[in-house]
Amino acid sequence: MVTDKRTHIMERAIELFAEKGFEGASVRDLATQADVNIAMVNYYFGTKEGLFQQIVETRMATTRDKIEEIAANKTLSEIEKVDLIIELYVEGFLSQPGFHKMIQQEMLVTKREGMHEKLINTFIQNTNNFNSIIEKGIRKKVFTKVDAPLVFATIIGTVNQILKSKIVCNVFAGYNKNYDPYKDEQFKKRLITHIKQLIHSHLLNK
Amino acid sequence: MVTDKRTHIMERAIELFAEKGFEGASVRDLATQADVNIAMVNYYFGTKEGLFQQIVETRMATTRDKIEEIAANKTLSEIEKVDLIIELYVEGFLSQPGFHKMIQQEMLVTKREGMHEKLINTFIQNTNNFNSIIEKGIRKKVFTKVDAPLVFATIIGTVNQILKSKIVCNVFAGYNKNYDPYKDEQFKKRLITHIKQLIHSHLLNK
Amino acid sequence: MVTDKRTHIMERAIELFAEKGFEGASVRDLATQADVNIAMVNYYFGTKEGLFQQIVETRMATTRDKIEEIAANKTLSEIEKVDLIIELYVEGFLSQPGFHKMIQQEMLVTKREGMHEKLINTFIQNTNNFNSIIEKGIRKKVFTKVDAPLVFATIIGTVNQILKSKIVCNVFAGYNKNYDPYKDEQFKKRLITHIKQLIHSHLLNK
Amino acid sequence: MVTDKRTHIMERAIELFAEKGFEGASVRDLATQADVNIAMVNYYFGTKEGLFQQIVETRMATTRDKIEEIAANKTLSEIEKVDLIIELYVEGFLSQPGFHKMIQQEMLVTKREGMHEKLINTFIQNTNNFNSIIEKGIRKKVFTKVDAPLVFATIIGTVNQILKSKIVCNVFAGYNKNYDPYKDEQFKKRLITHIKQLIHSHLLNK
DNA sequence: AATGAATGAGGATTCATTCAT
DNA sequence: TATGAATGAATCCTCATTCAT
Repeated sequence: MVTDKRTHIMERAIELFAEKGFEGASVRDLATQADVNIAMVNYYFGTKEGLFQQIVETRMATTRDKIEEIAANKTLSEIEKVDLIIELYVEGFLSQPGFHKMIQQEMLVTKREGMHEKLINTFIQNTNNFNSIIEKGIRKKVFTKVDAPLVFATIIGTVNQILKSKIVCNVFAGYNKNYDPYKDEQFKKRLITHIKQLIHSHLLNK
Repeated sequence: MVTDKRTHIMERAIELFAEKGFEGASVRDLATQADVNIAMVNYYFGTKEGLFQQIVETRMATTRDKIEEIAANKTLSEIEKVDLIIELYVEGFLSQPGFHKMIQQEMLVTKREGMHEKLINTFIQNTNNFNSIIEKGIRKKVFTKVDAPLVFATIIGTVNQILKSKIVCNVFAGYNKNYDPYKDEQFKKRLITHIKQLIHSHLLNK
Repeated sequence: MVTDKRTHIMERAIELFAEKGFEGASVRDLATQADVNIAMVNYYFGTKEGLFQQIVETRMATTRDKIEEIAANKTLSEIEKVDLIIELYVEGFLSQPGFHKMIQQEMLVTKREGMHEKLINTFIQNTNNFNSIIEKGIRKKVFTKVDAPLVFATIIGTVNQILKSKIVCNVFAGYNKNYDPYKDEQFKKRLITHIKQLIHSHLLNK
Repeated sequence: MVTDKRTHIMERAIELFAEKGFEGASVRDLATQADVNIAMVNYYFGTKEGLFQQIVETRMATTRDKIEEIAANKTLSEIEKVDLIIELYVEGFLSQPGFHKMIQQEMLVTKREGMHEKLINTFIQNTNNFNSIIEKGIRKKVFTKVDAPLVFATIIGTVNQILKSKIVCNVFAGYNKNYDPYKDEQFKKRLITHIKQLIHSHLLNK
C-alpha cells in the first residue's frame, strides 16, 4: 500500500514535471494531481528535489542496464547491436514520453547540480557503451570511419526532437492537432525506419 | 542609450534563462545579473514573460528569415541548400548556445501557452521550408525517397543534443571538463562534417 | 480553534477596513493586527478580496433576514414595522460601526465589480421589502402618499451620516472629542427618537 | 495654459477618485486619464495627497460660503433658508456626484489625518450654520423643538445615500440600469420634493 | 516648464517545508 | 502512518516619487 502510494505519486509527478518543468510544477499541484495530502511528498521523498531524484534513479537504470547488456552480448554483430539500441531508444522514449521530456529539461538546466551530475554520468556511460560498439565495427572494417559520439548524439537527438512537441510531431506525420502520435504503432515504425536507414547508410557507406 | 539597457537586459536574461530555466530564473536574479534595478524588467518588458517573448521574437526571426531566403534562392541546387541549412543551424546554435537552450526548454514545456504557440509556429514554418527543398530534390530524382520531416528532426535534434550539456560534449570531443567546445572552431567543423556526411549518404544513397 | 482564528482575522479586518479602506489596509497590516502570519489571510480566504467577501456574506445576511422577517410578520401594523426597521438599523449600525463604515466605502466604489454587485443586490432586496410595507400602508390609507424608496434612503442615509465620523458626531451630541458616541445609550435613543419623529410626521401627516 | 492643465488634471482626478477611491486610483491612472505625463501630478501638486487636498480646498469652499451667505441673509425667513439649503445640497451633489462621492469616501477613512481634519472642520462649520438657523426658528416658535444637528444629518445623509450608487438609485426611480439619474431633472425635483416635505412636516408639525 | 527614465519600498500572493497531533 | 494547519522566505509586480535633461 505504501509502495503503491509512492509509485502513484511518482507516476503523476512525471507527467506534471514533463508538462510544467521542475520549477513550474508546485508541490501543491503534485499533491492535487496525485490526490494525496500536501505533506505526503515531503513525507515520502524528503524534498521536491528528492522526489525528482527518486524518479530519475528508478527509471534511468533500466535503459542503462539494457544498453550495457546489448554492448556485452557476444552473439550479436555490431550492426545488430546498433539496430537494437535504436529500437530501444525509440520504444523507450515513445512509451514514456513524459519521463524523457522531464530528463531533457533537466539536462538543459545547470541549476540543480546534484541531479544534473547524476544524469550526466548515466548519459556518459551510455555514450561510452555505444562508442565501443561503433569503434569495434570500425576496427573490424564493417563500419566506415565515423564520428562515433556524434552518431550517438544523432540517434538520441532525433528521438528527443520528436518528443519535444506533439503538435510539431503531428505536423510531420500529417495527423490532426489532438492526436497522440506517441501511441501510434505506424509512427513508431516510421521513426525506427528513418533512423535505421540514416545510420545504416552512414555506417555502411562504401 | 535606452536600447542599450533593454538589449543589455535581454542578453543577460538569455544566459540566465538558459542556465536556470524560465521559472528557475527570478526577476531578482535577472536584475542582479544585468546590474539594473529590479523594477526595470517590468518597466521595459511589462512582465517576466514579456521579456522572454521579446527575446524570442527578436532572435527567432533571424533564423526563420535566413531559411526562407535559402529555400527561395533559385541559383542553388537542392543539396547546396541542405548544406547551407546545416551550416546555418550549427553556426547559429553554437554561437548562441544560451538562446537555443532557452528555446529548447520552452518547447518542452506546455505551461505558458502563448509563448509555446509562437515557438511552435515558427518551427513549423522552418520545417515546411525544409520539406519543400527535400521534396523538390526527390521529384528531380537527385535525392533518394526519404522521410523529409524526420530528416529535419535529425539535423535540429543532433545540434540540440550537442547543446544540452557542455560536459557531455567535452566527453565526446575528448576535451577537459571546463573547456568551452561551443567556441572551438575545430569542433564546429567536426559537427558540420558529421551532419553533412550523415545526411549526404542518406539523401544521395544509390 | 480553526473557526476561532478565521473569525478572529475577520473581526480585526473589519476594524482595519473601516479605518483605512479596502485598498488602504494591506494584508501585512491585517496579519499584524490579527497577530497571525502574513500567509494566513491567503490560506484561509484565498485573497484579500475573498476575506472581504466572507465578512460581507457572513454579516449582511443577518440584517437582510431580519428585515424580511419583519416585512413578513402578520401581527404587526405598518407603522410598527417601520419603527422596528428604524430600531434595527440604528442598533445594528451603532453596534457594528466598523462593519457598516466598511460597507459604505465599498458601495461608493465601483472598482471591485463582484463585491459591489453583491452589496447592491442585498441592498435592493432590503429596499424592496421596505417599499412593500410603505405601499401597503398607503393603500390602507394609514400612510400619506410618500416616496417610499426615498423614505428608506432617508433612514439609512441618516444613520450612515452619523457613522461617518465620530468627531462630527460628538460635535452634534455636545460630547468631547475622544468620546465614543456609538457606545452611548443616550445617544442611541436620541437618534432613534429623531428618526421616528421625522418619519412619523412624514408618513402620518394629515 | 498651466492653469488649464492643472484644472484638467483635477477634474479627471475627481472622477477617478470617485470611481476607485483614493488608494485605488494610481498616479499612473490619473496621468493616463488626464492624458498628461506621469511626472505632472507630482510636478503640479507635490504628492498624490496634495492633489486631493487641492481638489477639496478648491471645491468645498463654494458650498461653505453659500451656506454662510444663506444663514447671514436677513431678508429670508427660517423655513425659506432651510429650503434653500436643501436645494443647494441636492443641486450641488447631483451636479458634481464624483466630487461628493470622493468626499464621502474620505470622511469614512481616518487614515490621512491632515485631509480628514480639513473636511471635518468645514463640515462642522456647515452644521453650526444650519443649527443656528433651526434654533432661531425654534426660539421664534415657527419650528417645533427638533434635534437640529440630526436634522442636518438627515438632509446630507439622504442626498449622500442617493449618490452611493447609480444602480440602486435607478431601482428607486424605476429607470433602466445604465441610465444616469443624476442628470435627470425630474429625479432632481422628486428628491427635492421628498426632502422638503419630510423636513417641513417635521419642523412645522403642530 | 516639462518629461521619460529610473528607483526603492511595498503591494498581494505562492512557495516548499515543518510540526503538532 | 498520515495529515491539516501553519509559516517565513521568496515570488512577480506596482507604487508614488525623483532626477537629469
